[in-house]
Amino acid sequence: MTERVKANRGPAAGPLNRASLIDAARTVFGEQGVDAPLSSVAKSAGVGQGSLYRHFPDRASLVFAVFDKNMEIIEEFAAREDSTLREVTDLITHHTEGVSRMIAIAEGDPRLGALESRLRTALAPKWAAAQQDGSAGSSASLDDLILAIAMVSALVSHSPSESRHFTVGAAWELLRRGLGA
Amino acid sequence: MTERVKANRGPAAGPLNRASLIDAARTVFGEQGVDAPLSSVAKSAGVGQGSLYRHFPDRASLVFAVFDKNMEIIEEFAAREDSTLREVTDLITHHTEGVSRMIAIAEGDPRLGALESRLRTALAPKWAAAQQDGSAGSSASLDDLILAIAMVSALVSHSPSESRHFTVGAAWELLRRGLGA
Amino acid sequence: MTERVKANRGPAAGPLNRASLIDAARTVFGEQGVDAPLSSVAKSAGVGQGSLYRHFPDRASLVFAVFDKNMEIIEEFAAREDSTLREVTDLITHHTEGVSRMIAIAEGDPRLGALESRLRTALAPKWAAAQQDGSAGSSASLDDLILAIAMVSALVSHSPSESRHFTVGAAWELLRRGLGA
Amino acid sequence: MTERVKANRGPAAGPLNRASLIDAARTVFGEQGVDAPLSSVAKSAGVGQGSLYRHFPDRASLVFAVFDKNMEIIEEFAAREDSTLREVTDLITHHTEGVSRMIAIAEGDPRLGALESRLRTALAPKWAAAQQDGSAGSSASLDDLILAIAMVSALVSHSPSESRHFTVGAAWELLRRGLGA
DNA sequence: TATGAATGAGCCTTCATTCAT
DNA sequence: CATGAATGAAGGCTCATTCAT
Repeated sequence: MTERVKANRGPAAGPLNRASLIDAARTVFGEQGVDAPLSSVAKSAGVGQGSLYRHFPDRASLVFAVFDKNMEIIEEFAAREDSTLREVTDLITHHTEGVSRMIAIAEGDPRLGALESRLRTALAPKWAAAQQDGSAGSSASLDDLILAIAMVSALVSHSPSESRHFTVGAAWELLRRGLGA
Repeated sequence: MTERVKANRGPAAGPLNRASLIDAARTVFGEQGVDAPLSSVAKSAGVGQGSLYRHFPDRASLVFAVFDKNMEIIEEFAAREDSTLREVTDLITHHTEGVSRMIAIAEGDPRLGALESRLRTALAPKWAAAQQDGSAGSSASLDDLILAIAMVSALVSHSPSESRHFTVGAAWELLRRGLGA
Repeated sequence: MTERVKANRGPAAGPLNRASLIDAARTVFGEQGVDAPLSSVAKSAGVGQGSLYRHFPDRASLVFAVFDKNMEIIEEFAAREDSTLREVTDLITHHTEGVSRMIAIAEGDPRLGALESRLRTALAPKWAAAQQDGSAGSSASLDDLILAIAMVSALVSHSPSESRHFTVGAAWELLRRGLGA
Repeated sequence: MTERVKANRGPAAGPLNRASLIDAARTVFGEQGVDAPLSSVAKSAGVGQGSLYRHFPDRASLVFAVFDKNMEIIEEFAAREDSTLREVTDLITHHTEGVSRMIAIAEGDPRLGALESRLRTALAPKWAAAQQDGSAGSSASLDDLILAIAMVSALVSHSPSESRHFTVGAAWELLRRGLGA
């Protein structure tokens, strides 16, 4: 009677599954968009459908988990003494593909606000420094920076992949002129 | 024989149906996004599924029809002597909800390029005038303006409807600083 | 007010349309099978859908019309003094693609019997002659010949087109041994 | 909570469902032809649409499953010492309704060739024996037998059900004369 | 009477979600 | 607690058929 169904690995597998799911979601959502079938995520994570639902009762939860993880990376980098504002925003751009689409999915979800707060907190010191050294203009605010990030992110999520890099570059150049004025 | 479910209004209804479909699509796509079920569009237009497919063999065709109509309005307004660049871009903002999402759907479709050309042509004179009178800076180009429009459009398509108006205002203010520098 | 809808050619066009439809049906059914959309037939005939329905109230009627025409060709050829039984059956084979599939569609239709009668009548003299000269065996009957034709026709209607020619050849060879014994 | 519409019988139902589907397909395809709506099959099997698609991703897979099962029956019977060639071919005739139509659907599918191989293998010993005892003629080959089977199968798939039995009998008689000559 | 657009039923297919094991 | 099959609602699309002009 050797169980032949992938061996229920027991409770211990819980956290591990959770992590696999988030990783898989990052990949799958990145490739197919945030609307990708959840079954793809489960399969790619090597996890049963049911487990996916246990950990993430709805699509938004899963997406938020992905962004949580991204946010950690951002916070960590922003916390470093030697990182510049520009480097941080660049990093953000690379980690927010699909954010804006998700915003539509999670419209009104309080977790969205929480995420924004964390972003704001992470950016605040860098922004202050930038205003000090003059690379950011006095007429612009941290809100403007957040807005700029949102715009680039939205733009990215709909740009054809080939032109994406170029488009994003041009967009930031334009926005930085606005922020720096 | 009064059991008719819906009375075939005959071929004469053709052009009317087409118009209804475009109108319905504008509304439905505006409310639910460009991925909304086509059946909703048909129902909302009071038209059979088959008719929808006759007029617009695929989703992209329908979306393009909507944008064609929007573009006409834009072109017409931009052609007026007394309209300012700012007014034109404001109008565009109100008529491009969902453009960016559509770009994803119609990626690589030649009609997309045609649409951009029309936009560029419509804006060119106003842009030139703006550079003349100094409201647009010499370091920015028409391409930058188009890019700005794309960003706002992308932003709009994902903003929660309540905050949309405010967000867009802030976005344009920031972008105009960039364009005017 | 010059009518711009293909100019209703009036009653005179009736018979002409009928003929076009039969021709188109022959082509379309030959290419796409007897289940091809009727709209294809109408379009290919350059005739409105309504006219198709006026002339042929259902698919079977149209199919029968095609076979009527085929039968005429067969009858004519079989009536010639110098045509051999073998030549006639070969001709039949070339004109019955799809017959058997149609039989399923028109199952129980009396016109089916009528068609068989005509075939029988057309073949009778040739068959008698074949029995005379010994190329047909005395243990076989005209019914057997008809049956053989039906089998080949059924076989043809399902053979992949490349191998069809070869398969049919082998089939007739086998059947002729049975008929000639 | 007794409002359950159908009670999810759980994964254990899997193999059972598969079997039900094949059985249902046998019946439904037999009655309505291999083009019958797959939804009928699902309903008749008492199984959800989704399960049907899980087990058989396309129509051909389902049809092949049916023929696989039929083939097993044929192989088993042909393997018996005491079964005669004639009995085997009769059995085949009863188990190949619709084969030929399927050939059209699965044209070019490698599984088709595999099926023919199995048939050939199953028949070979009986055919050899028939040639030994003289009931099969030396001018005919196993290929001819296979061809004969194909013809009868094609014929069957289009014969009105009432006359089918008689027609098939006559067909085999004719073909056996050809094979035995 | 011919035309061809309109209609809608119906099939195919995909996925979110549930639940027996 | 994990698994993965089962379920069925929902959307896409295609025709057969009708009917105003």
